Amino acid sequence: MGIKERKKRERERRRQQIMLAAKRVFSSKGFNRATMEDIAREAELSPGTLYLYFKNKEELYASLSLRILNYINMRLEEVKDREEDADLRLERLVEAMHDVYEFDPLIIINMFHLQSSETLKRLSPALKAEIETLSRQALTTIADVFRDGIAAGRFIDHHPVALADILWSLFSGVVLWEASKRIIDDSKDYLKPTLDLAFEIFQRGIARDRH
Amino acid sequence: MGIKERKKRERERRRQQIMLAAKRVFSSKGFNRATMEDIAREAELSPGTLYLYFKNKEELYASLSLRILNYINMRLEEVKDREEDADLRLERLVEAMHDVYEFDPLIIINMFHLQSSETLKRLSPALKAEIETLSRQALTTIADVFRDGIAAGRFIDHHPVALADILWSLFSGVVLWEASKRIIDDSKDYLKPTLDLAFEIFQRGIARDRH
Amino acid sequence: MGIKERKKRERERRRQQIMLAAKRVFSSKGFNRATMEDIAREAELSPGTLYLYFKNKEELYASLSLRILNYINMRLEEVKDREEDADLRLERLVEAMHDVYEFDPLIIINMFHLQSSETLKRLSPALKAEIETLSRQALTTIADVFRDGIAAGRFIDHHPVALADILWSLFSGVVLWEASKRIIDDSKDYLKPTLDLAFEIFQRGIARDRH
Amino acid sequence: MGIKERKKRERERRRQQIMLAAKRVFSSKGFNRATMEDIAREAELSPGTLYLYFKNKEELYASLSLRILNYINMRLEEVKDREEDADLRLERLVEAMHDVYEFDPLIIINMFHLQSSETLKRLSPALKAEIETLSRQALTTIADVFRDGIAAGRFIDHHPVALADILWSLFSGVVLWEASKRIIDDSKDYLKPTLDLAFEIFQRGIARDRH
DNA sequence: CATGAATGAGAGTTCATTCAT
DNA sequence: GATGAATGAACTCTCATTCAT
Repeated sequence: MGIKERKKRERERRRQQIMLAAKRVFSSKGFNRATMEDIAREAELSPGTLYLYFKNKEELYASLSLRILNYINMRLEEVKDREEDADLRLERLVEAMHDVYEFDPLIIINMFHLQSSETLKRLSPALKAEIETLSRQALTTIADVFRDGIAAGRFIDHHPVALADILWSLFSGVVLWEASKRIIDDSKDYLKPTLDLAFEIFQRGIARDRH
Repeated sequence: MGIKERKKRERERRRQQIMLAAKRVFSSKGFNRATMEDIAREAELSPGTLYLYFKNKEELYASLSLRILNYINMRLEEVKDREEDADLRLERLVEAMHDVYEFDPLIIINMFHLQSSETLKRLSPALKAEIETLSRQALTTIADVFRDGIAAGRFIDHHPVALADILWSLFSGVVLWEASKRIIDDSKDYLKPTLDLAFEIFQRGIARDRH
Repeated sequence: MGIKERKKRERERRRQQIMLAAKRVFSSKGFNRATMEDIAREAELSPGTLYLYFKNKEELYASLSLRILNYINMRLEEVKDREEDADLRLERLVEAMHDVYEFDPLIIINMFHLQSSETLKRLSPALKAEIETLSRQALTTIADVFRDGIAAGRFIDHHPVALADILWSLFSGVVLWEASKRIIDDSKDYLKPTLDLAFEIFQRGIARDRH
Repeated sequence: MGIKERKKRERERRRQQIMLAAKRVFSSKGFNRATMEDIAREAELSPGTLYLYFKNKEELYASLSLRILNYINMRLEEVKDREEDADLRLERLVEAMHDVYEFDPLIIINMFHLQSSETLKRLSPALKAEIETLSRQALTTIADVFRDGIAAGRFIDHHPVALADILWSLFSGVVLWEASKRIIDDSKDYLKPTLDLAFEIFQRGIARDRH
């Protein structure tokens, strides 16, 4: 039993080790240019070993997104459950998204790359469905916050799902655009201030005038 | 001379024919899955011919972005030159971006894909520089509009380049996210209303309170 | 037009060149041990070229059998159509099978290997169906000869399809067994006399006693 | 001693357990598609354990044939020793082959597959020699029966080794061909009646006319 | 100019075998 | 003896690019 436990822990650790290597390699080379051998080398394992833990390259790639999507959902739901006031809730939502980015910038960038790429189309149906479900869940939670805020007369009266889409788009847009700028000039990383400002503008943009 | 002219025109027409085919194929398959043979077939030419007009696959891909970036710059500068009032200018700017999308949605999506992809890194330095220059130019024009608006006390006082980055990010984020949603459910195309609303929120978000 | 003709001829010649190389390599190494690179080297082509003419390794392998099966069917039907007398027909049938073997022993051995191997299971459905159809056709033709002979009172009265199966089994059995013996001792090739004797015994064995 | 005995018995039992699993897996997937892990799983052992009992995959595969070849030899020699009359001897010989097939159809098919396959070539020299010796022994015993029968004027006067080869070929040919037909249509198993008829025809075919 | 057959480097993946536990 | 995680060589197939015609 103790042995079984230890084995399980070791297996999990090895999975993490591979995912860590994969994250690095995918981040620096992108999905297509990254080879399984690159990842194996980075993880100090042999190529064959990767396949003991992940069915194929796509699953390995997508598993990175799955983990962060789960984390996102956890954070978003926490916000929804803990906070009552609409404005504060939006504030916390935005903070949560910020935290999520800080938690692991490379993975977030990976996730948005996956989301905006041809690769998404080609994932196995099961994997695609899982990603879709988690994404939808995140968007739904965000939309719920907007719905309540609109009902409370705090946000402008627009379809909450559309507002959620826009917040999500703004998030991914800023992340990808800043990452893209760093391809050209690696020294400048304005992501955090830009993201802050973007969220601030968004909040002002949907706020009801209060007189 | 007349012959030379005609030759040149014909050469240009052939280029356009190839780019049209490339746009279609890249849009439906993405950069990596699209093969030069696919594009040749779509253009009703042989693979070898493509190389008489474009140095390689990447150049062909990037040329699509170059063209639309030129168009964007033309439209943005037009706005900057023709309009004087800050709010109206922003209004026109946003309309221009909207038009640009309508002008050729597939190419715009292509461009943002390129911008947010691994492929960008691997472009030849010359090509990368050209794209960078055009992008910077567009962003600069947008930033100029914000600078004037801030000076005129119409927009909140933040770094105009940051505001430009955010508007651009919002644009690309909405376009990519809606395109991504269509991968999962092809029937729903909410891009236009979502983009409208996004821009509206942005405008409200940077507007100075007027009392 | 002349050009089109020539191209077609050249294409066909190239196909033959590849099949010739494939036959040699498959014969000496068997399906699994033979690599596409081996075949390409033998054909003095690059690996990629093989795929311009054959969809994959299996199709290349099976194409060898398809050609010989077509030839077999041609020969068998010729016998059925030209000859009237039952005994002479059987005589001619057996001669035809002999000729078929002589026509290209390596391919015949290949075909029986395919037929008796795990590989058959894994062919694409279309290819499997084609091989099945041609095999069935051959067996049916043979069975027809037996049916007539039985009706004419010349052969023992047993199910003609069973007799056809047995003749075919005898043919393949002798071919494979002699080939197998040559793996152990390459110098001895008794195939022809053994096949002659086997067919003779078969003929005696199904002949009706005439008194 | 008692302990040593028990250990030996247990070792032998384990070997049998592995061979049983191997037989099943090789039969359903063929040599190449069957993996050592498949066999280990079927035997409810770990892959590493298989290597404690068999040097490698080939030896495991060949060991199946060795066992059945030993059984065949035992049965054939029994017939040769017990029976005196030539016709009855042939009758018993044929019955013995039939029994051998019934004893374990899967292994017989395996053995003929090995015999007619590329794999045979690649066995270790020692293993190949062992198989060769046992095969030769079987064929020699059969040939002896024919030799006596010819001397007694009961069978047609042909080289007894050739007759033995033909009987063996007929046996393997029918077994493989019927197995092959079952790949295409699993429901039809005509092996036994076909084998009976084939042997009957063979017996008639080599019988001397009696007047 | 246009063609398209040919190239060949390179990728993902499998699996027989080993060896530390 | 038994395990099973890890290895890494080897395979098939793809496709951007070239070049003789």
